[in-house]
Amino acid sequence: MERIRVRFAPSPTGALHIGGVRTALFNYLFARKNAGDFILRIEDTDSSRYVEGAEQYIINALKWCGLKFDEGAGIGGPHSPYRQSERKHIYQQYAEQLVDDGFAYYAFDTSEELENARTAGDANGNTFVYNYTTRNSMKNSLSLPAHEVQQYKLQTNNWVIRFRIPVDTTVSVDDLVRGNVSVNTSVLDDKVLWKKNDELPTYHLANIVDDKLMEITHVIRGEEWLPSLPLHILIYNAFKWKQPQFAHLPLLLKPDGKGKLSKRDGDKLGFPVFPLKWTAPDGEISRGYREDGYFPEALINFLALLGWNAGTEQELFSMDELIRQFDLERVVKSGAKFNIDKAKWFNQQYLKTKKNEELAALYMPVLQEKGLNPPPRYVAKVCGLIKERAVFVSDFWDLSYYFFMTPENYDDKAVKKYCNDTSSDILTSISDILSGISDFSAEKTEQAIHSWIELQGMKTGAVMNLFRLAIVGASIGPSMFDIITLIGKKETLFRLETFLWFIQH
RNA sequence: GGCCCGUUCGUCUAGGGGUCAGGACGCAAGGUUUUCAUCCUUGAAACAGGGGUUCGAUUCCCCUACGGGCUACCA
Repeated sequence: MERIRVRFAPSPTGALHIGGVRTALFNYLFARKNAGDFILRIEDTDSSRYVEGAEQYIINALKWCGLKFDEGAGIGGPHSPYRQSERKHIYQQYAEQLVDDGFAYYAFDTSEELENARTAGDANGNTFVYNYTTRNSMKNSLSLPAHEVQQYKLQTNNWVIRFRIPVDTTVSVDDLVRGNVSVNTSVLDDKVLWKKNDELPTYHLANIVDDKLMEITHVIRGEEWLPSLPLHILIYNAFKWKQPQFAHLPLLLKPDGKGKLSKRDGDKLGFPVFPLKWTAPDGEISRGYREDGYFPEALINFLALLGWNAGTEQELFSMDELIRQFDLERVVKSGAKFNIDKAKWFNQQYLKTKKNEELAALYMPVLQEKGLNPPPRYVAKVCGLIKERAVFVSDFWDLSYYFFMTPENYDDKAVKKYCNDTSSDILTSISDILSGISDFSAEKTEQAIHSWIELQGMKTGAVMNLFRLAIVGASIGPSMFDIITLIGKKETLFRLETFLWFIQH
């Protein structure tokens, strides 16, 4: 059986956006599922849109997401090079071959002439299309005598090769997610395949030639490519090449459903559209999922479920589970509006399952920035107590500051709610009891305080909330006894004393 | 405008001729907890409309509406 090979083929025109990540993910899952190859090809045939740093960004982003490619830009492989600008020498012969075989032709129209034809078309109320209806009135090797064609080719440098779309034939393809798609060729236009002025192909030619040369078996890409699918089929046929299988993925839409998510959305929408922070050449900075505190596993899990589902009620998938269960047949046809709340929920789920030590390592820099340098083991214990209350590591400080410093102020509402004339006496008693305990463990302290509360016939809630207020400064956090054990006896007594002074003044 | 693709709770989706139309996020209400969060329970919430076909359509077909994509010597 033929080896499955897929590619992710972005253009280095800026940061890779989140929809691109999803496309890469589906390619990756499909490749792994079928024990095939996943290739990264850089489609940089438009030098005017080239953006410095974009390729490296794409590679870094895929790496962060855990989408390891087997061949491609940066790592090479048997079909090197994987950057189309470095493959420019191979495309012209294919374009010329198409001309020789009658499937394409030379066109000499200047951009002004094309512009004029379009405006003239607009004036008449119809859109200009370069195809069988107009090509004879344009300047090309179909309309011009041979000697003029030669002359143009020799004397000008801005001619192109256009594909000659046949008239009134139906092209139909079986798309792996959409089923049969068919189009009548009369509505297609004679797309430019190759440009003399920069000796480079356009997307359509480069894409097909490279997919053929790189032995790609499945083309999995965004739905925005569906309209050019008939053209691509026609090109494959013209070359007499076996076409790969196609799968067009539904688009990721903006949350309001008005249009697809695009790079230009930056973070105007209130959430990142890029996996990693991106600094554009003009200095504009866009935030990234990584910098916002998302775990790559959470992002991947979230993205995988946008346009695909396992058909079960499972929501949480590791990469291995995704690989095992992925199936193009279960890809949804309709576009998915982006909902960041769900992404947050996934992050929370993954955060909860992280090891305390791992979280501590992530939290440590935050603490150090505040001038704190607690022992890692202590931080790990704190993380263990607060992690299920957080969505991001960046939530940690607000949830755990009191493990690292004596509260500087006390929550007004909590003070009003829990403080009264008996508070001083209660806290003094607690202080006395605790100071008498030498083994300051959660068990021992809890036992001592609870039996005292019981003895006094008081309400546990009232006492504990007051105690919490004194130690934490607010009505938040894990078990009081876990807290005081961690901060220690001395600090606990100090905080009680401090709070006592506060309520007495 | 033309062509293509799509349309199940607010969102992501399951389902598919006869279902109480299921799950998840979010939201609301209870419960657990010394607080917050977690967790548990419950609730509100959907088949775009109209025609067919059929004993029966949310499911199949057609039309309309709406949404999206494409319509470059961009990808």
